[in-house]
Amino acid sequence: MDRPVTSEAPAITTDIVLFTLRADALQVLLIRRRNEPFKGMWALPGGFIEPDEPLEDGAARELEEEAGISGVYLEQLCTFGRPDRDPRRRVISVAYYALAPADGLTPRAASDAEATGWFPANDLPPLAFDHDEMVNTARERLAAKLGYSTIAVQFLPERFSLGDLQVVYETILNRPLDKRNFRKRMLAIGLIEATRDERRNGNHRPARLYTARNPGEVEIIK
Amino acid sequence: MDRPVTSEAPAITTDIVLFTLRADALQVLLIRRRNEPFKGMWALPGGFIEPDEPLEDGAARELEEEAGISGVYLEQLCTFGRPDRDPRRRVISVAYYALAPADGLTPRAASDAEATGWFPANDLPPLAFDHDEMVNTARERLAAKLGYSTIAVQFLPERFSLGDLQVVYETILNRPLDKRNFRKRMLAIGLIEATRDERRNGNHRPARLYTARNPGEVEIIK
DNA sequence: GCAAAAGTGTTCCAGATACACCCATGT
DNA sequence: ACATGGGTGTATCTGGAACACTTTTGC
Repeated sequence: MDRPVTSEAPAITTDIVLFTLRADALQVLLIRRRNEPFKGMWALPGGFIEPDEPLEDGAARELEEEAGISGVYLEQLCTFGRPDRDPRRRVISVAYYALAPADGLTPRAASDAEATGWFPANDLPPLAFDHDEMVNTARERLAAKLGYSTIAVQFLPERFSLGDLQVVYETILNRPLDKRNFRKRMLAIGLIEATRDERRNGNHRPARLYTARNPGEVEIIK
Repeated sequence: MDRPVTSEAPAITTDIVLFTLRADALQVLLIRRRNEPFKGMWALPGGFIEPDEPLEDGAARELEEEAGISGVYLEQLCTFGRPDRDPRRRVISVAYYALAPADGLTPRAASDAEATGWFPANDLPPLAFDHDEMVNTARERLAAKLGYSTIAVQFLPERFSLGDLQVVYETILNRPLDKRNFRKRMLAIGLIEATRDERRNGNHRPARLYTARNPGEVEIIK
């Protein structure tokens, strides 16, 4: 087990599947690759880990460097290591997924990214490497986690209405939910609390605003 | 051991948390390290990945090389990459967990392992590296997965009684279950089927034997 | 006949589901 | 006044939990 030949050692990258909700659809952040391999193709943001950097820090750094996005919820997804997944050499990638609120985060291209863009998860362009697999795995994890954790609020700004929250669930689960049952359950769980504020939107009754009891935390429920 | 930190690329290892049920307790396979670092200490089986080897194959190979065990259920757990988790240099480890039926698997020490042994998961010796963290993560995953998958049969031989299966659940969940409810649920799920055979054990009624409908497969239920 | 594990049904409760109308606002 | 999304309660269904006795065997 000791002493691997150094030149044989695989390289390590992180790749990040950053989801958001825009235009009532689940969207994924992609970058257009400035360099080979797969130059000009769309790919997930990501890159090589630095020598003394924790993995999650590396993922956060790549997201910041390539897309100018920081401060989002980030969780390790799975590690992809097929020997031929990178045409250059053996590269093992620790995939993360991240969730961003819909508003306020405007990606800007930089570093290895020639451009950035949000793409509907249901209609992605061809992706570099095995990034389509990563997106699929991340979508499954996200949908599963909606059911047993408080992850949904990570898609919303600090204050939100129950209608907003219901849209998150409906979009990710891709089916309509009953409004009364949804509200009953959400309030019963007790992880969000009403503020004294309302939001006046359009020609209709204002919506009561809620906040997460533990913003930033994703708890397992039931 | 006094290897200077020269190489920039982190090294990749896999480590395996192999569980079994013995003496009505959840047990973990450990090896005693033959080499530095942590020489003489107990650790999980594992080691460096080979240049063209898929990650899961590497985990299976290490299990075979160090403990002589093969053919068990193996699933990726999580990747551990704290920069200081290996005192020699940066090493990132992709942890797997594995489940072995109670009978028939006798580990033999070889390779980097000076000895092997089963240890109760509730009473482990001090472990090398961050292997205690890996064991804890694996235990949580295993307990969670009992609830929503058919993973439990991986602990049993091809044919088993409903009593055997119940012991698996009770041991991992660490609480007694109601026999009638347990049987009702297991049979309702429909992932095991009765054979025409019984097992005569002691001074009591013989137990009907069952088999998994899809042995080797772990399905998500409900 | 007795010890020991296998096998078997019903009642009860809690949480999920189905479902329709009034409320507050802007135009 | 009307259009728009916000907000509310009840009846029903279903799956999980609680619970005790008979069966078959070896000694």
